[in-house]
Amino acid sequence: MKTLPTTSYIILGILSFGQPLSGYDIRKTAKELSHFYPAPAHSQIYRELRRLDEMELLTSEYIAQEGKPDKQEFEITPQGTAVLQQWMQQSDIDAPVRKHPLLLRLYFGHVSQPKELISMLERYIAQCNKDLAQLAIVEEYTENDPDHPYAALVVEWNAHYVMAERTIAQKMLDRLQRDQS
Amino acid sequence: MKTLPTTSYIILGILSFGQPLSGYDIRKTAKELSHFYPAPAHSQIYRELRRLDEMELLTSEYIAQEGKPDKQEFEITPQGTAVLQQWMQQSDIDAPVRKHPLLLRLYFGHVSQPKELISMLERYIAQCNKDLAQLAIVEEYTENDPDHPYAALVVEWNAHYVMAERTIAQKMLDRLQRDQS
DNA sequence: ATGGGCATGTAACGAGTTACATGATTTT
DNA sequence: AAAATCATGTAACTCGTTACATGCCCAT
Repeated sequence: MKTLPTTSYIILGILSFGQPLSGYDIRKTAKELSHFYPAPAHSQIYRELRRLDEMELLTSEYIAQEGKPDKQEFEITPQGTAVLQQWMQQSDIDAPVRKHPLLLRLYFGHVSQPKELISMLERYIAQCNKDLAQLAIVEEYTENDPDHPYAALVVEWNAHYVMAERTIAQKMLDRLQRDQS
Repeated sequence: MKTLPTTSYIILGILSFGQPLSGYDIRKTAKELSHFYPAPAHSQIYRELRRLDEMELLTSEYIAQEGKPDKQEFEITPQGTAVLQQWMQQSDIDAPVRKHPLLLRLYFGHVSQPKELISMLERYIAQCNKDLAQLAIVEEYTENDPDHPYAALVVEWNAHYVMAERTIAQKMLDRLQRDQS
């Protein structure tokens, strides 16, 4: 039995909370996780849903709605839960991967000017601050949410990450500014 | 003029240090950057090199070697440098993206047991410590390297990132252990 | 002598993205 | 009146990975 793509486990994981959800809903939830795992395009979600349906890891129900477009709701099956649990228990979890376009540019800083690099860092710090403000709002919602017991934990982890990024970016910014003058 | 894939800019960036390099060498250097940008497979590197050669963003020279397999060395052209600089100056730099399989599993923690999650975190912390030890070694090499003026900076950034990960992982570990008892 | 590193490349596959497509409702 | 949201799906494309393939040198 070959392993499924991560997108499948994300779908199963999202359905494991018990709520029947449409592909659209799943995509929305996946977007909330994008701070630590990028949300796949909706086309990809629909494709994986079909596959999981064929594998009987989930059930689908067609729902005709008035006033809104029809939708299809998915629920995880016991087999689906088993597959998800197996993935959870996997002993060799892949190391986190980062794609950090700013750091890449910083590494090639010699083809630019310090002034440009400073401006990059400033913009990055501003974005970190925006993200932190947003995370503070989310943090309130996730705390004491009995349906998502580990949500608050990952939100806090994220906030810690973004704060660390801001701190080190500021440090590098200070250094570049010092060197320039 | 449509934008190139990031792999191309990585190649151009690596060649921008001035050393003529083979595809093999480029791949090795790219691996050093994998802490903040995953290194593409060598097959991908060779494919991009062909494209960049056709676009005349680099020159290739065939070198017959004795005692070793023949190789092809690449050098960046002025046009290549121009394209790289344009990419460096791009005002809207994409936000960093993370794929964090551990955090994903933590979020779906309810389908597992606290004991399992604790074990995951312990392994992650151990890996962070290994990475930090490795980074300490690299840090020595990169400091005062006149050929790579910004290398030390990104290594330090990385070390800061891994330390932040270790700290927050430890915090979460403590919390789970407290809740369990 | 066996495994790892050097060096290059092709082939097949899979995952993921963007763009194309439709159409109703709700919000601004 | 226009834009955003709900809702689903296909098609074309690209990037990237893994596996296949070759062959020599060097260290253990």
